[in-house]
Amino acid sequence: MKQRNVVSWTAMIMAYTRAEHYDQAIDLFLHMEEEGVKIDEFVITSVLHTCACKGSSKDGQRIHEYALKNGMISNSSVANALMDMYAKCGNMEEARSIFDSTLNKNIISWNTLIGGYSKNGFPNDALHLFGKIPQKIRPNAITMACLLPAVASLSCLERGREIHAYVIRAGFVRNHQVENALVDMYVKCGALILARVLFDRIYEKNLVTWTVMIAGYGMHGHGADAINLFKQMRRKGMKPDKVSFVAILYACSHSGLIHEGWFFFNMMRNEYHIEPKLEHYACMVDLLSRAGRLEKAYDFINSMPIEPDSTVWGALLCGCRVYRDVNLAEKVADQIFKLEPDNTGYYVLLANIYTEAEKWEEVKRLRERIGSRRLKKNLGCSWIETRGKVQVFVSGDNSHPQKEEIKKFVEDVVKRMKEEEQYAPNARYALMINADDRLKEEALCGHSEKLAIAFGVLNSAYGRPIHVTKNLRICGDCHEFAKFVSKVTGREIVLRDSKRFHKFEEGRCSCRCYW
DNA sequence: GTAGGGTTAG
Repeated sequence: MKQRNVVSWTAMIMAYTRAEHYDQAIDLFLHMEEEGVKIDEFVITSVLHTCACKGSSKDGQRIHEYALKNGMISNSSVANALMDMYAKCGNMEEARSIFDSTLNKNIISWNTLIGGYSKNGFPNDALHLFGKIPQKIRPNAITMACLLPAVASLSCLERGREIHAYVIRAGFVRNHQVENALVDMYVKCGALILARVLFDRIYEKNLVTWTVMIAGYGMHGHGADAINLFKQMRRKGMKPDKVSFVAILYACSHSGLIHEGWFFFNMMRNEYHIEPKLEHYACMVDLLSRAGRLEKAYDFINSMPIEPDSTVWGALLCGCRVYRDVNLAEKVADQIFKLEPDNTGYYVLLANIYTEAEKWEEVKRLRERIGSRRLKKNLGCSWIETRGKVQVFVSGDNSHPQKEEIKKFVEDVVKRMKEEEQYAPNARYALMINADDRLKEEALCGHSEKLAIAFGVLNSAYGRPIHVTKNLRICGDCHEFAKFVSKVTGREIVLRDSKRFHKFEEGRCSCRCYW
C-alpha cells in the first residue's frame, strides 16, 4: 500500500465515528501528530464532529486549543464544527462566543447556532437569532428545520403560522424534514386539527411523519386516533421502530388504554423483535400505575432485565401520588434519590404526596433535606400568546399591568368553587409548612398557570379556546381551578404542561385527572 | 477526506 496521508487518516477517523467508536477515532487523531502527519482543517473538522457525537467537550477543548494555536480557527468550516461541538455538549456560551468572533459566517454558522439554541432549551434565543440573519445570507430548508422545534417548544401558534407562511413563500414545503417539523410544531402548539390537515397533505410520509402524528394524538389524549393511525401505518407497509412504539405506548397510557398498551408492548417484542428500552418500560409502569396496580408495577420494575432509571421509578411515584400510597412512595423515592440526588422535581413530588396525606413532619424533614443539598425549587412559569404577543407569568408574580384584575378574577373563581363545589384549598399543594392556611391559599392563588388562565379569559374573545403552556407539570389545585373555569365561563382551556396536553371543557379534563 | 436538519418521553 502506498504511503498513508492525511486523507486516509481522515477517512479512518470518520469511519470510526460512524461506527460510534469515538475514542478510537480520537486516539487516531492523537497518533497523527506523533507520526508527523500534517494536520489540516479537514481532519480538525472531522475529529470535532467525533467529539460532538461523543458529547464530551473535554476532548473538544484540546482540539479547540490546537486550532487556535495553529491559526485554523479563521477557517469557517473549523469554526462551524467547533460551534457544533460545543452546542452538542450543551455549552452554548462557548458556541456563541465562537459565533461572535467568526468574521465570515455562512448559513451553516447561523443554522448551527439556531439549532443549538433550540435543542438546549433556549427557544427564544433561537427565534431572536433567526431574525438577525443578514439580507445577503439566505436561510434554507435546514434553517427552518432548526427553527421550528423552538416554536414548538414555546407553543406560539401565531409565530408558527408566520414561519409556515415563510416556508411556503420560500419554497421549502417539499422537504421531508421541514414538513415533519411543521406537523410537530402544530401538534405542540395545540393545533391538532391543523397538524392532521397538514399530515394528510404530505404525499410521501416517512416513519417520522407517522410517528409525529401518532405521538401528537397521544399527547392530546386521543388514544383511539393514535391506534387507528398506527394500524393504518402498518397497513401501508411501514415498519415501526422503537420510537414509534414509545409514541403508541404513551398514547395508550395517556388515554388509559391499558390492554391496548400491553398488546403493543407484546407486538413490539414478538413481531418486530425490538428489545424494550428504558422508555418502553417507563410507559408500561405508567400504564400499570394508572390502573392502580402499584404493587404489580413495583414487581414489574424489579423483574426488568435492564437496570431501571429514575424515569421508570418516577412513573410509579406519580402513581403513588394519584392513589395516595405513601408507604410505597417512600420506597420508590429512595431508589430515585439514589439515582438522581440533585433532581428537585422528585423531592417536590414526594413532598406533595406527604402534604396530601397531611404528614407534616415528613414534609419538614424533606424540606431540610432539600435545603442541605442546596437544591432550589424550579420556578413554575406559564405563558400565553394573545394577538401574536407572548405573556409570561411566574409563580407569585405581581408585576403584571393587569395584576389587580387578574387577582380579582382568581379570587372570585376560588370563592365560587368553595360555595358551589365544596372546594377546600386546604393548602394541599402549596409547599409552605410554617405558614397559616390563609398564606398557603394566597400562594396557591399566585400559581403561574392560574394567572395565565385568568389573563386568557380576560383578554380573549368569547368562544376562542385559551392556550396556556407551562414549563413544569400542572399543579393539582390549578387542575381543579381550570376545570371549574371551563365550566362556569363556557370556555375551552388547553394547557400544555411538561408531560402532555390537558383540554378542559365543561368542567372535565381530557387527561381524566391522571397525569 | 470537512462543518448545519426532523421524531417519542422526561
